[in-house]
Amino acid sequence: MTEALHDEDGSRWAGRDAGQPERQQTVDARTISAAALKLFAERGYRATTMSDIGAAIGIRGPSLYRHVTSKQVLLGGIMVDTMRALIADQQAALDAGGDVPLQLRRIVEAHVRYHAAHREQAFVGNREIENLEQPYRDQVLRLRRTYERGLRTVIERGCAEGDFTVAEPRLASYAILDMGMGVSAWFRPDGPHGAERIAYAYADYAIRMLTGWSSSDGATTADA
Amino acid sequence: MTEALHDEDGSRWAGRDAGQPERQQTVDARTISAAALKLFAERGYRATTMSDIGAAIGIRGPSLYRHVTSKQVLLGGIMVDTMRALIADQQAALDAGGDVPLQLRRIVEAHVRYHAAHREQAFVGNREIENLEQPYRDQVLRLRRTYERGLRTVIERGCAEGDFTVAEPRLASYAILDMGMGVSAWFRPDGPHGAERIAYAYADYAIRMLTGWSSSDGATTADA
DNA sequence: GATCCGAGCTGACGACCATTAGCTTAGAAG
DNA sequence: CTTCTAAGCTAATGGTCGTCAGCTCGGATC
Repeated sequence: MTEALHDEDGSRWAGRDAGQPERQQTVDARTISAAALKLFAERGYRATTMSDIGAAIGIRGPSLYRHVTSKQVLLGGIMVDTMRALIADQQAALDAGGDVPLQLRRIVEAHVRYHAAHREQAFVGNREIENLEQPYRDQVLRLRRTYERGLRTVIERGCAEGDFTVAEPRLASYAILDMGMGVSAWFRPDGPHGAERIAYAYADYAIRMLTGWSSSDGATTADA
Repeated sequence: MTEALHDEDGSRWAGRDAGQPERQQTVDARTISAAALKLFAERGYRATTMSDIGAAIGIRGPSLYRHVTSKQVLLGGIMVDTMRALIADQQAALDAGGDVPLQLRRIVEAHVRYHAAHREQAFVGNREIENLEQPYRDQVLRLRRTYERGLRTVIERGCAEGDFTVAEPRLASYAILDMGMGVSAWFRPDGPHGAERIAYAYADYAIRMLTGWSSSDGATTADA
């Protein structure tokens, strides 16, 4: 691990002179969760110590326990909240009505927008599932299945009504969900594409892949 | 961590009676790497101990050091090999010639096929980048950029020659790569879709998203 | 001014882990 | 039979980490 340099900040009580992280205005569960999220996203859950999280908001590791019950609860809260937010956005997209292709566009835009605008939540939510312990893990997996079903159902409806032409709606739904999830891995707020542009472009991609003709040549290139 | 149950196997020298994992025929660097790959894929690098890896092939943790130099080198080897294999497959797809849409199909099929057929390698390769230390990390990131460039170049050529109609080739290349990478997260060899079918379907999706018309209604549903 | 309490802090405690050191054995080599 | 060595093993080393205990300070309350 070459990434050390935690600059522990030797100053104690009587000298709030310098020190990089500088205490937050208020230290509460929400502040801690935000700091934890950032660190989980950039180092991973297991590589992040309670001391790291404390340092990020200007207190020591053990002091965190005045506000949160454990590191695992911190992760669980982040992941459950993330799934709930995704599902709420998806539901809002569905509730907005319109024909099936429009609903699909709204769903995909919501999906991608979330993965860009809340890339840390989404990234942690996807990467740390096996570090989540049991009350949480099943809960998150359940929510995840609900979310997947939302998109798949729209695709299936589109196929039934003749708007879409895919042989395997489930496969197509995975493809669309996964390409959106990927955004959380590379998106940067100061990057060349804004979240809104990406969401729009990806919704286009999704509609295209569901509505195109059967592609060019029918032969697989199987040989490996 | 509820997933314990390592069944340490109390038998020592004089009794090769039972014991779950049963020693492999030969214990060499390749066997160890295979066991490590499996465990890294299902638990993550940091959650896997050298003792776990040893147990998987029927020896103790410290004995591994007769064959490999460190856990980190194990991870580095896996990830570098994975990127090299991906690049080799991609290059083979390009070398097969054909027009741009056919090349694209071959590239995407190779990409998806690898992520299905070698899901553990691909999964670890994507998930453990920040656990990779410095000689390896840069090497893998370099290889990854090379790989990305391969697909992007084909898309750009297709746009220039009028085969494809996407505004942002880079964005489209990310979408295609990410949807393929997602396969390594959910694919199961005994699942309902074979790797070959998935590769073919995904190549279709890719071609559709690059060649479709500009989608239905032009308005973004931006409002959040 | 005395008291109280929330919220820091330091210093354990107990567990785990990668890696090293040094012992031992089985089988090859002579 | 003796010797050597590859490849196991156990035990230790040095480190880290989550969490708990107990101390202390500053400000609010009376």
